[in-house]
Amino acid sequence: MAIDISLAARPAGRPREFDIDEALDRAITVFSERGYHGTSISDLREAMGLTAGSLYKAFKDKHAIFLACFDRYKQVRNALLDEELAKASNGRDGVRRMLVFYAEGAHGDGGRRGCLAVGTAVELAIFDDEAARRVERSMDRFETTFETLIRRGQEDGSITRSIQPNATARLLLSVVQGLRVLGKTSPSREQTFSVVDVAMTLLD
Amino acid sequence: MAIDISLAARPAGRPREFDIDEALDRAITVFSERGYHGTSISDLREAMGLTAGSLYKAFKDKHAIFLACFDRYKQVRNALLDEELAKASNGRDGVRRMLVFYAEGAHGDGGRRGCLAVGTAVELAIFDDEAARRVERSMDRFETTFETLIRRGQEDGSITRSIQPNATARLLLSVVQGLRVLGKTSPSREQTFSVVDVAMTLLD
DNA sequence: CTTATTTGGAAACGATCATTCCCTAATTGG
DNA sequence: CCAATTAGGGAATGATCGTTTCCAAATAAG
Repeated sequence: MAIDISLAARPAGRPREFDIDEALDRAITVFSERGYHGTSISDLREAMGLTAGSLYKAFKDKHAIFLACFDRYKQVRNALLDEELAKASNGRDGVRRMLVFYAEGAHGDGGRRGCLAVGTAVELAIFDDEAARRVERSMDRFETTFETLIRRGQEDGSITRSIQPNATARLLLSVVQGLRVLGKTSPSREQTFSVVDVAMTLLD
Repeated sequence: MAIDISLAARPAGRPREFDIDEALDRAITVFSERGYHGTSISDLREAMGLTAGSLYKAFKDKHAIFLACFDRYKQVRNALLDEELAKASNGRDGVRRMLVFYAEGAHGDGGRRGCLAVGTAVELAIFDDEAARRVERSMDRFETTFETLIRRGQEDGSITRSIQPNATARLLLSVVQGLRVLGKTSPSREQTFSVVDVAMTLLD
C-alpha cells in the first residue's frame, strides 16, 4: 500500500506550475523597492514570471498579492530573527543580536531596497486597515521581544536594573525603524553600526 | 511719487488668482497622507482648489509639484524648529526641545498623517535622485544640529563628556525618524514621549 | 473515455492616469 | 486702444492601470 506523502490530497484540475512562495519572494523585492502604488501588475508579472491570468487565478487582486507578500516577508524575517536569538547567551547578548540583525538589513543594498513593514506603515497604514493591523502586530511583536530580552538581562545580571524595560524597548524599536528610514539614502555600514553601539550603552 | 511695494515688477499677463504657498500647504497634506504615487492630479486639483490647466500653468508636472511641496514643507518645519531652538538655555535643553518638537509632530493626527521627508525617503529615494538628494540634505541638517547641540552641552556642562557627539547624534536622528514610522499606527502621546525621556538619559 | 475542475496565456475591457489644447479673461506696455 | 502675455477652465488625448474573459491544456474522479 502506497503512502501519500503530501499533506493534502491534490485537488482536481490542472496543477499549478509555479511555486507560490518563490513567486512571492520576487514580488516582495518589487513591492519593497517601488511601494504598493508604485508597483503595477505588469511589474509583478515580469518579476514573478507569470501572466496576468495566472496571477488572478492564484490571488483575488493586487491587494491580496500585497498582503500575501507582507505575511511571507514577516514569516521569513521572524524565522531568521528567532534563529539568531536562540544563540543569545544572556539578555544583553539577545538585545545586541537583535540590533545587529536589523542593522545588517538596514545598510547597503538591502537598506536601499527597504523594509516592507516600514514601507507599508508609511504608505498604507492610514487608509488600509488590513495593512495597518499587520504593521501594528509586527511592531508589537518586536517591542515585546525587546522588552522580554531586557527583563531577562536584568535577571541574569547582564543589564542594569535602573532602566524601565517597556520604555527602553520602545526606544530600541524606534531606533531600528529609524535605521530603515536612514538606510534608504545613507546606508553606510559604519554609520549604521555606530548607532547600534550607542544604543547598547543604554543597557549599562 | 508712489513707491512700489512689491519686490519684483509684476510681469505682463493675467495675474495668478491663488496663493502658491497656500496651495502647496494643501498639497502637502495630500502627499503626506497618500504618498506620491497614491496621489492623483485629481486629488491635488480638489485639495488645492484648482483646475488641471491652472496647475500645469504654475508647475511643470506632478513631480515638480511634489518637489515644491517638499521644499516648502522643509522650509516651514525648519523655521519652526529654529524658533524652538532659539529658546534653548543650554545644549541639553536644545536636544530636549528638538526631541519634543519631533514627538509633537509624530503623535496623534499629525503622526497618522505622516512626515513628508520620511515618506519621500521610503517611497521615492531609491529611484528618484532629486528626491533622494533633498532627503539626504534634510537628514544631514538634523544630524548636524543634534551634534552641534551635544558639543555645546558638553562645553556648558549640561551633557556628559563621555559620549561621542557624532555617533550619539546619529542615534538621536534614528530615534526621531523611527518615531515617525511608529506614529503611523500607534501614535499615542504617552508612548511617544516616553521614548524622548529614555533618549535624554543618554546625555547623563 | 468522459466529465468536472483548475491553470496557462493572451487578448480585450472600462476606468483612470498625467498631460495638453483651446478658448476666454485679465493684465502690462506701447 | 491695440498687441503681447499670462492665467482660468474644461474638454480631449493617448497611455497605462487593474481586472476579466475566453480558449486550450492538464489533472482527478467516475
